This record gives sequence, C-alpha cells and structure tokens, in this order.
Amino acid sequence: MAGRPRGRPKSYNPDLALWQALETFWSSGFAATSLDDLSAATAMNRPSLYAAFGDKKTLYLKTLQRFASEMEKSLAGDLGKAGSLSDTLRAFYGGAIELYLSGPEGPRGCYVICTAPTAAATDADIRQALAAILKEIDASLEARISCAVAEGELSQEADPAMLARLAASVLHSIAVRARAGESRDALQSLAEGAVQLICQPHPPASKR
Amino acid sequence: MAGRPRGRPKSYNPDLALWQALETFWSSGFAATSLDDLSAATAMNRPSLYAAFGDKKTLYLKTLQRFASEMEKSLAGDLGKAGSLSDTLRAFYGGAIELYLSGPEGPRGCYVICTAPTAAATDADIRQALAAILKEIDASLEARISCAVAEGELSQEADPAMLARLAASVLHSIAVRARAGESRDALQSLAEGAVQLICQPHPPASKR
DNA sequence: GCCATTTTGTACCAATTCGCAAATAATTAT
DNA sequence: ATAATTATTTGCGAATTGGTACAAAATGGC
Repeated sequence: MAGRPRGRPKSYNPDLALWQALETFWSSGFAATSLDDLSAATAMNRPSLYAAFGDKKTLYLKTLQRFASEMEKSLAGDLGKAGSLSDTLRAFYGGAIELYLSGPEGPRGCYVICTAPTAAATDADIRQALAAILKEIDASLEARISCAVAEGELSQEADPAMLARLAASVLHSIAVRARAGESRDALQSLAEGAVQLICQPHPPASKR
Repeated sequence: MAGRPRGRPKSYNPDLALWQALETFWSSGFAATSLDDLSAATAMNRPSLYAAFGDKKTLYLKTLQRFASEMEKSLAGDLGKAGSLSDTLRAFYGGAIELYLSGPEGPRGCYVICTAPTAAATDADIRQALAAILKEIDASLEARISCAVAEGELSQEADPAMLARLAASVLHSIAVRARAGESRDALQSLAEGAVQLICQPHPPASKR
C-alpha cells in the first residue's frame, strides 16, 4: 500500500513536472530559461521547484537524464524489432525526425544535441552528461549493427563501431538541421541516403 | 588615402573586437554571455559596443556572419586544392578538428553548430542565419564532390548533393563530439571512416 | 482534538541584466 | 582659435535574475 507519506500532499506530479521543465528548456536552452519560466510551466512555485529538483542546473541535469532514459526506451523499441537492418534504421531515423519536428511552436530538434553543447564548454557536469548520452547512442547502434554483421546481413569486413558512429553522426546532424528549419522531405532524404550508404553489401570502410 | 574619418578616432579595431566578441559567445553561448563579458573581452565600454554593433542580438548575428566568412575562406582553401577527393576531405576534416579542439580553455567545437541551435528555436533571425550557414557547407562540399564525379573519381551513379550532405553531417557531429570532450583520436578516426565511406569507387546510394 | 510533518504561498533579497542619457575627451575642418 | 564631429566615460534605471525565509495550509498519527 505504502499509504501517503505523512505531511501535506504534493500538488504536482514529479514526473510530469520534470517533463514540463524539460520542454521549457527544450525551447529556450539552459541559460535563457528563467526560474519564472519553469515555475509557470510546471505550475509549481519557486520554493517547491527548489525542494523537488534542487537548483536550476541540477534540474537541467535531471531533465537530460530523463530525456536519455526516454530515448533509451525508444531506441530499444526501434532497434529491437525484428526486420532488416535497413528497415530498422529507417524506423529509427523516421521516429527521430517526427520527434524533432513535433514541437508545439515549430520544430525544435533534439533536446540534448541542440541545448546541451552550448552549456557544455563551461560546465563540466553538463559536458559529462552530454558525452554519456552520445556514447549511449553510439553503443545502441553498434549493438544492432554488430547483430547484422553476425547474421551475415553486412559483410564480415564491416566495422560495426565505426558504422554506428557514422549512423549516429547523421542523427546528430538531423537534430540540428531540424531546428534550423529544414523540411521533413530534406531530412527524410538525408536519412535514406545514410541508410543506403551504411547498409550496402560491400562496405569499403575496412578496419584499420 | 581616405584620411581619418572626422571626429575622435576609435580606440578599438572593429574587426578584432568582433572576433573577441565571437570568442566570448563561443565559450558561453548567446544567452549566457552578458554585455559585461563582451565589454571586458573587447575592452570597449557598453555604449561603444552598442554604437559599433547594435544590441546584443545584432552583435551575435554579426559574429555568425563573421564566422561564416572565415569558414568560407578556409573551405575554399581546403576544398580548392588539387588532389584526390579523399585527401581533400581528410584535410577538410583535419582542419576542422584542430579548430574545434583549439579553445583557450579546452575544446569548444564549432561556433555555429554548438551555439546557434539553442537560440534558433525561439529566434527566427538566428534560425535563418544558422540555416544559411548549413546550406553553405552543404553547397561547398557538393561543388567539390561534383567535381570528383565529373573527373571520374567517383562513379557517375553517385549523387553529389546527397554525399555532400552526408559529409557535412559528419562534420556537424564532430563539432558536437569535440565540445563533449571526445579525444582527437576518436574524432580523426570518425573522419577517416566518413572519407572511406564517401570515396568508395562503387557507391550504393543511387539517385531516387 | 492535537501534534508532528510536509508542502505551499507570499514576500523578499542581493546581484545582475540590458540599454541609454548626459557630460567629457580627442580629433578634423575652417 | 573656434566650431563641428565622433568616441569614450560615468553613471543611472527599470527590470529580471537565482535563491531563500517565514508563515499558512493540508495531511497522517495518536
């Protein structure tokens, strides 16, 4: 049962509020988002925000973790399904493009790629969080591509780690291009080009 | 001769000051950089800054243009030299990596890719400037790759516009990865992988 | 009913933000 | 020299910033 904790009940849903904060940062980035903005978006007053999530930077780091965990779920879903590598990658890119174009006030790209780098140069914690997420993307793709090599879908000569990092690179670029206003068609075409280049039967990128 | 303009002479060098402002934005991004920071970096007091470059956003836009024009010079240099496409691309990526890792206080990635997207979602002017610069990178690479196709270095089946956008995508990713702290080795290896994938003799990415 | 506990709401703080007005300084033109 | 022109300096001011102190409110335990 667990019952209620003890004192006055929270008037907000922590998971929801965290996501609302994330969306606010997503629009304006870390520095340009004020505590007033966050307070308005979450319908929590400042002291509640502070008590629940710590200071602004701590809250931002928590939204990065939250996005990473949502992304992980989605990655596992897209990359985990049965099907050819090319179809899997198409679904992967397709889902990302839809997400990146789905902002309530226009396209906004990837939350992490488009907001964290700015703050990463001067803040080691944010830099580390960004690096961890990039690594996770690389690793998820590498796992799926290794699989394709093992099953003979890709040549044994193919280098899964390298191909994964290249595939991730196109994702990063799509993230930025979406926020810059590129059309869905242009993004989808870029993704398709990446799929064809990566999934070709005779890979040129021999291990060095 | 042109002589001196008329009144009191400027005590600053506009080109230098613009670059100093750019470097300041490069470290902290648009929103986190204050006019005091800019004033200190340029050794200009606030009203002089304002008179010379307009308000903060206008100044930022001018630094984006400045970076784009420097980049254009550098691109023309790297991509314009004689040599195989693969060597040309190696030089292109190599130069970018050195620049991205060369920050006075640690690696800072690409100025445009790592600072403009954050502000681009809410500011149409910045978004437009970003889009223009992305387009310019694509176009420069496409010109060089078209050349390679015309000279038979790449198959006639190759799609220069697509390959250019893929090559640019890897550049964008390197820009972000550098700021996230990836090692020079990792970045160079990624670049080499991109070169090999793009410059293979039998391209799979047929035009659609 | 009364106390302990937790959250909320209001108000406030010191510091910083961007932008500008007005006076001062340095130069050229006449 | 004097006027005209341009840049710099000082200092302001209204607004916003991130963060907190303190009292009021809402719950559970007894």
